[in-house]
Amino acid sequence: MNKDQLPLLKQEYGYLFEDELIEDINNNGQLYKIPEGETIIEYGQNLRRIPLILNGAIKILRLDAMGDELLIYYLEKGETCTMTMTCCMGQKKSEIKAVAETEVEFISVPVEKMKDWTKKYESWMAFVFDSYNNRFDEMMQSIDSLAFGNMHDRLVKYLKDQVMIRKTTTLDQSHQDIAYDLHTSRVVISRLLKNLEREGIIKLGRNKISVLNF
Amino acid sequence: MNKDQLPLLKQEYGYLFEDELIEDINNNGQLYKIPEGETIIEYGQNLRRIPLILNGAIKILRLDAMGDELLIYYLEKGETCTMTMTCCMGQKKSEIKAVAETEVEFISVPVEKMKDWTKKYESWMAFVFDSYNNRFDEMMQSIDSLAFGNMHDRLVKYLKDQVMIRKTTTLDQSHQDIAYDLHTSRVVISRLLKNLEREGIIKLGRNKISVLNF
DNA sequence: CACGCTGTGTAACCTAGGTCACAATAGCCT
DNA sequence: AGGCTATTGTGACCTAGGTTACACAGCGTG
Repeated sequence: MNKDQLPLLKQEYGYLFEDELIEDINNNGQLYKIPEGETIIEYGQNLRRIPLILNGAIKILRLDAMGDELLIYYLEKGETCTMTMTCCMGQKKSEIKAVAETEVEFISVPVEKMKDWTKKYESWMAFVFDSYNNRFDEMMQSIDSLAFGNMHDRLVKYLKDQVMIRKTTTLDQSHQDIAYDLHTSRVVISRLLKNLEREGIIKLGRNKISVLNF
Repeated sequence: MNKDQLPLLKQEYGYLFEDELIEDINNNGQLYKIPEGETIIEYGQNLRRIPLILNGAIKILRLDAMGDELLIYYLEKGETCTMTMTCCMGQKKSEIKAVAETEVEFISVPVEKMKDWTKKYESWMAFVFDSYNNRFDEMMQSIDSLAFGNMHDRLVKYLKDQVMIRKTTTLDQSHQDIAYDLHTSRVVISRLLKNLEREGIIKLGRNKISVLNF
């Protein structure tokens, strides 16, 4: 098992971490391969391990005050979940849910190591702070688009993100799925998608959206 | 100078940090006292110091894509600015602006110390991660209220926050000031405030809002 | 005091987006 | 084929909130 993950680790994290740290991760980490759509972390779960994404994408959701689910951000290769880190450090239960947006591979390492490495490796400390930085940026962008954004722009951004994450221009979500992620009603999404089709930006089919150009 | 700040430090951070760390902060930190309304950090500024708030409150703003200013959160005593931390660690220029919301006192410590302390003191590392956690929570709440919130609720929350931060139920902001913070137009705020007055929740005067009950 | 400035109240209007209702279509399964 | 369900398209309607425009208060200053 550890044999298999080493080359992957080197490939995705080698430019960030020194060999010694890669070794350390390899020896303490466990490889996971999760199929699309499967839930990785549930609300209230106890977390003792931090994930390092190797490939694929994970969707991070949060329950809001009214019990609605809220898409926070996506994680991709070379990234880790800061929510999980703070959770672990604070010994709290998970306030988020994580779902495999596509098939995803990651290595999880125990929290205790996380503290040790922060002290031992500057590159790890930098990685951690960098992760926080990136998450802040993403959340800031969410706030931006919510504060100013009209639905049209948010939808376009959503489609762009999906194309990026799924690495295909043919998406197979239903309008309802999208409405759910963007917290609006299906009717609104159908309306806006139709407009985008008229503008020649996408092509609609049943359970299929082909993104033509951005 | 270092004599003056030590008791304050002990008082606000003694429950978090061991004496040795308090000493360390005292020896390396510099005390600032900023009057209300003054800008503490400007966009694009180079940051080499982290603030530890002793009393008062700081408002953190961010410039968005369209060049609009966006209120992110407030900092109060016992807190520090994570945006500044990530900025410092990443050697980037500031992406935020900080303004004294009330008169505020804080101690600033140089970034280099920050790295040392993270390695040396568990309590400091915990403090840093905790700060990130709290910021995430605040931002999450912002996202929540933007995603679902009607203006009415956001306004009520805003007034609550102001009462909390300014420690008075008589606020002296103009409707325009509030509109600015909530990214809407003055007319809308006037409208909603009038409603709140009719509901008996507040009492309006010129440059004055008395919060009666929540 | 008259002038101007800032803050406030309100009316009239517009638009994006949420809601309801229903028709049309495309897969399915038996 | 016939029936069932999920998905999509659309028309009609409603509401919150944004916009414009204007009246009118206070209040300081020359």
